[in-house]
Amino acid sequence: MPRSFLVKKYFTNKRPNYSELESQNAVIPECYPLAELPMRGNSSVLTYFPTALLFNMDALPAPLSPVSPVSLTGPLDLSSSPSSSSGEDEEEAGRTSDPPSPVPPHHIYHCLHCSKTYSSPSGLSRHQLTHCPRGSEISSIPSEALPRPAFHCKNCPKEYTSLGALKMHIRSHTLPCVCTTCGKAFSRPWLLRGHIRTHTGERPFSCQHCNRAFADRSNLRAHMQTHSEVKKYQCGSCSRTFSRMSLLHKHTASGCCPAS
DNA sequence: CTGGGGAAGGGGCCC
DNA sequence: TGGGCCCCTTCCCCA
Repeated sequence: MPRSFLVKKYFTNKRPNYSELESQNAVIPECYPLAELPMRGNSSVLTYFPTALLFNMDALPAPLSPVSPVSLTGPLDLSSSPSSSSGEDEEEAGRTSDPPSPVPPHHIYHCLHCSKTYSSPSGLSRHQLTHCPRGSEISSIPSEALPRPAFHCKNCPKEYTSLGALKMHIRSHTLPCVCTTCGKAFSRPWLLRGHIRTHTGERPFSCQHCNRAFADRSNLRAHMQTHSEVKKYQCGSCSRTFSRMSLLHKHTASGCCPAS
């Protein structure tokens, strides 16, 4: 059974509800390619080959980078101080997922939905994708806070303020990147490349401590935590620590800390 | 039940 | 503006 998001079960609201898409009459705009969506019942993902951009594994450019062990952030200092909850490890690499504090002076594009700011209009535009409301939610948003969407997706109620944002969204419907080996489709080329590694067995990311190799950099990063004596994620109630947030979530969900 | 690996999706930044 | 890439997160499965 392929681990397709088409068959994946979601139990939280944080994951996209693709069933909404399937429940609707798919109407693909003529102005965009790949007007065919996998339909429940008459076509499986495995046999789905839309008129999409087909990636031939043999024709693909060489993998992302030379297949050599990759050092993520330089030598891992396993004896370093606990990173508590702020993720200093990543910050050492000069990049974090969120700006630490006040808005940098060059961030002049403000999101009307939240307090985030961006240094470029494209950054703001892409960020606003995250605020894209469902049709039923639009009415609950103050009109002055709406970004005056002008581009509507014909597959779902989503609306976007730029053509680029809409195009990016449409890829999640059309899934133009198709694996020629198994037929699985993806919205972005790099997702397909990662998937292809599951076929080729390529594992470009190696652990410097145990030489174990991984196909995905994030998985290597998670693995690195297993070498660390101090786990990164701590339960607020019992102070027990875990190497991954998902393990902490499982811990709390199991009822160990009912108060939390 | 817990820990860990594999796989995948989305947000955001850079060019 | 769009593509590529990085990072984070989540889910599933297995030992």
